[in-house]
Amino acid sequence: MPTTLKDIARELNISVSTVSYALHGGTRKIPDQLREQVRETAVRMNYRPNRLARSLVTGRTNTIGVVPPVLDDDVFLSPYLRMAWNSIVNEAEKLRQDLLLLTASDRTRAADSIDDLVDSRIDGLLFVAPSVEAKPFERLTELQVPYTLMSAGGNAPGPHFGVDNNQGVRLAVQHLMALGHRRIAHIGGPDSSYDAIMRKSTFDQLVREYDLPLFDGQSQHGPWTRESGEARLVELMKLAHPPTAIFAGNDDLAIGVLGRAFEMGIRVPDKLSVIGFDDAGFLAYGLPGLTTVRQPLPELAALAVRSLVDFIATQSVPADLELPATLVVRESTGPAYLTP
Amino acid sequence: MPTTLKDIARELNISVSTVSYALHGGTRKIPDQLREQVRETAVRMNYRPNRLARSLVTGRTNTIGVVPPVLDDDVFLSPYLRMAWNSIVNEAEKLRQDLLLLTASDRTRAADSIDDLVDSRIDGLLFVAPSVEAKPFERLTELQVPYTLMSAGGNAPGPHFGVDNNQGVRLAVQHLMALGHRRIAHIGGPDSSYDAIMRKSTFDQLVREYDLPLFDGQSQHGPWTRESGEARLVELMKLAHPPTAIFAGNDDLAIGVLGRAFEMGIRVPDKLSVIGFDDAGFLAYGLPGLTTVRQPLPELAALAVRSLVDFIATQSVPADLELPATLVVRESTGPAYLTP
DNA sequence: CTGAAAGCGCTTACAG
DNA sequence: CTGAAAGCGCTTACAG
Repeated sequence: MPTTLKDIARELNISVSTVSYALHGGTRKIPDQLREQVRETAVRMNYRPNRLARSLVTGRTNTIGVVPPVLDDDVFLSPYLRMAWNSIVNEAEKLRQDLLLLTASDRTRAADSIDDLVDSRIDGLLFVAPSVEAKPFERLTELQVPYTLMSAGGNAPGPHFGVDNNQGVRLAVQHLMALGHRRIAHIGGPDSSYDAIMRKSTFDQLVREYDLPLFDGQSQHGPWTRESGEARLVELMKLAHPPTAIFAGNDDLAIGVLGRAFEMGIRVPDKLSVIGFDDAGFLAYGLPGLTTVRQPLPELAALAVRSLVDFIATQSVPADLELPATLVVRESTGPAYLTP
Repeated sequence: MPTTLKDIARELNISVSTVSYALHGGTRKIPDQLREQVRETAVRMNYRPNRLARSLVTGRTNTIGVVPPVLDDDVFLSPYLRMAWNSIVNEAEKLRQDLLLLTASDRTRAADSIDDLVDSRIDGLLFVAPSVEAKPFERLTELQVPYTLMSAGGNAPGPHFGVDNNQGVRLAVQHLMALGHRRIAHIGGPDSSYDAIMRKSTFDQLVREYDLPLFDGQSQHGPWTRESGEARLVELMKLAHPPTAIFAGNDDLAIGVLGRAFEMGIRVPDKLSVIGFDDAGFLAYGLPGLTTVRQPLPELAALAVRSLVDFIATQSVPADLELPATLVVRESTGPAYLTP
């Protein structure tokens, strides 16, 4: 049986309210000596406040609920989420917020069941890269649950924290063009991802804008995996005129391309240039290091957490924030190889 | 104002208990028609059960508290924790347990303050690779909090789930010896890590057992980082007779060695063999792929979660489990290079 | 069969 | 200044 305030009160022959005030301060003044005595007794009796009971009364839990992209197997292995989650944890710790990962909700109804995420155990929700199909965010506003969104689309209302995909993709394409590339392919992420959609559509737009050559399978959606990068590379290399450069929608895709290119004996960057997106701290040794577009994930994640905590505290909706991407040139891109 | 059972009861002119039974089953039979009516009303009124209140009564939260290695910055970036955490999340989801990451506790007192982890919001605790200095686990037993330990030492009482370090290190050293290596160095993890201590002491023991040559700085503790692997390699290469093979305490250290070796122009495995530990899914493209000792982290993490849930349900302490390691041979190890 | 009530462990306005 | 009491939203033994 855990010790309760009542136990301490009985032990000292004082009231529960006095014990409560003595332990937690508050509006009532307690004589120093009594307060000390209460505290000592609490320690001696192994008293641990019941946060359930406290939260039930105060309505505050100091806990943030986190909703990962799609809770299917192995999301937490992705470099993106690893980076984002690490930063979420660090920031939550600074702000003394615990983190509740809501796994036990009914995933069968997935996106529709935002209701299941509304939980009295949390003060607010952080959505990390929610699927673009996840619509009913209005419901959260209706239920008065503060929330912020990371890497989410304009179709989801609410405070957004994301990278400037448009500008980032421009960086990638212009880098390749500066190296003389014109025959450029894009291996994109899934069309359920806002970032993937934005990156592909910006790429497609730039192809038109710069009047780059068009070819079969030049720009496609697919899973965010190395396997997808590998498979797409194989297909692209079957073309009569394969691309001289590939812009991958994230680093995992790019690493897949690099790995398979190595196996196929396609030298990078001599015969093929590869650029990724994220720079989410993948491990790479040996050459070539991956040229990529860095998205400031740690900053974005920290901001999403901090803004959520502000939102909860002030009840006023924080402002959106879109941070610029930066180009990180390593060894996987080089001058275009021109077929003789 | 969220809807409560009382609101529904008032709406339908029935009692709160009837509403509760109608929504959640339980011991009382409710006529089908009434039950339907209650459910419809609940949906219409946006009823969401308050889990705080429910848990306060039932004493169950269906939530597991997770305590990561040391909550300083960036633990979640480590390959080990990424792998373990991913598996913890997957298993928790299967068992319909939510996960509470306790960050807001008082970290200043760190290991001593296990008390702060005892939280009415969780049914049990999972410690992931706790520091060997974290002693007061007895306290948890005293407070009757079920817990399991992953990658923890024998000094911590409680149900352990870990790899057989002794056997794993033997695998590594024997692999190197079979390739003709005798001058072998070990770059170890921190002496606050049980795994690191075990690996180093087993290595030291094998050096004696096989009568391998001794040399300065042959076997040392250090952080679990790539930087440490790099720095140690540089030192080892300054020796008059540098080792021909390095056994790193984890993959991060090994990757550091590999990366720096590449920069220093030391060809692997021609001039130097490198073997790691964990095989925790680091990304590597290009050659050489890292030969390593695989520890079944996903299985261990899943077991630690499942056993904790059993522990909570049955109140009987689960059995320890030590799983064997396996050798994964890739390209970073080869025949010993003998100075002419 | 169903309602009224106790109680989980707190916080905090309300009495005295 | 401090105690008694209400109330947070549930579950469930207890009455009727």
